[in-house]
Amino acid sequence: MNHWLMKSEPDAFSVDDLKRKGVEPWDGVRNYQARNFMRDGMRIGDKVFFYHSNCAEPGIVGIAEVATDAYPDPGQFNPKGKYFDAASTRDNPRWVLVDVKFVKKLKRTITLKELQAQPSLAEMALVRKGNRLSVMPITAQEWSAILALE
DNA sequence: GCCAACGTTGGC
DNA sequence: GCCAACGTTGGC
Repeated sequence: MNHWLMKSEPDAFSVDDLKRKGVEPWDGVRNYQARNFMRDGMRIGDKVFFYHSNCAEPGIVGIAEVATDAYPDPGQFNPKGKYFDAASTRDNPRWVLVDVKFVKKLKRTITLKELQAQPSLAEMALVRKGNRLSVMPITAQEWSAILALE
């Protein structure tokens, strides 16, 4: 099983939103690297850290799991939507997503600051300066080290 | 709100 | 194929 971290801006979609909905399509990813992780790396049942970005206290706030295989993101076909991509066709869709299922909220936010302070987590893309990847793999060791901080 | 870092686009 | 310009991300 693989482990992942997915970022969301809580103003747009928070861990509480996921808790309320139960399952949600992770739409709007428009970055090839992130797409490739969802398409090629994710399997149903993989565990996901839910991360709040671009907010007062950025950090990991919950756990989710991958609920579907990757499938085409419908937003790319909607000319009126903000995720429309004129270069993508139904025969050959450019963007995919997976559904993500709520597992639990952490007891507290494990902040970015704490993660940056852990020597064992220094290799994570998340803590590297300027990183903008919104979907990234986490090693099993990193997963355990992060959970131990809770 | 600022701005550094990054990915993408498009002219050449 | 290079690279400048541009738009976006995301911490602060």
